[in-house]
Amino acid sequence: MGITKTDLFTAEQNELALLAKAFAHPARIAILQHLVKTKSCINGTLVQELGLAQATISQHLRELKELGLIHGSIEGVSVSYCINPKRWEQVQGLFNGLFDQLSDSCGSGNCC
Amino acid sequence: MGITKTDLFTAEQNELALLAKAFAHPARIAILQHLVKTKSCINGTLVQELGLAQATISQHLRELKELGLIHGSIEGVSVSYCINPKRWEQVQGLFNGLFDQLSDSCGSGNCC
DNA sequence: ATCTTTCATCGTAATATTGCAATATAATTA
DNA sequence: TAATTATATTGCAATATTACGATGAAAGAT
Repeated sequence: MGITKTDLFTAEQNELALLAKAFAHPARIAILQHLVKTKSCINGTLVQELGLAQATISQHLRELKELGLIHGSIEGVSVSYCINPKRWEQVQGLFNGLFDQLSDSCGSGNCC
Repeated sequence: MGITKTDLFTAEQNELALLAKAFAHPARIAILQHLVKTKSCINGTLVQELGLAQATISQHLRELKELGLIHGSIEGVSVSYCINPKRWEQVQGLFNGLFDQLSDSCGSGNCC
């Protein structure tokens, strides 16, 4: 991408952007939704659910893991992935903060 | 990026991903926040506020415009940008839908 | 009409992301 | 131990994103 100039922005702006990247690919959204739908933890049956190659899924899982959104535990030969509720709350809070800012402003009739 | 296989995913998943991209850069978050902070509409004094080149800001503004998040109107020599409240509500709704799904599931003790 | 200001667009360099085949690793089973 | 299964990692090729200088277009000022 050409290097993003993170030093120009606040820590919150940079963190929001990083987290938004997690949601910025339909496969990662599908993975998160699938982890939820199958109730608790679920391993990489994702490869069959989504139509992507195993290596690709694994890569997406790693990105979600690095952001702390999910976490995996070894379950025999396979790996069980699940959502990290603590982290999830943080993320929800950050985004809601952004959303609220904007809708407050619009609510008071300042938008054109 | 290597082509994203949008046909593998639902319309909602693809739309969420596209919208998330809008937030996936700190400059675009800063722009949105600045548009809010300066109450109503404001033109490209953004170039001075953020430390990026004029062409770069213009490009970010175009992306936000293409997603319908903001909209600009010519005001003499300059251009007034502002948030699009209608679209904003949609976006907030989509993200809240995703967030709620996940926190519901976590709330019922299904997370590990 | 010409200059100036403000913003958009084009072209391009640098870097990031996506996707997958091939290969490595680790636990399980025969 | 050797074979199997499930995941992770590596190494590309293709494409997208970020950033900016240079240039273009449009409105106002001189």
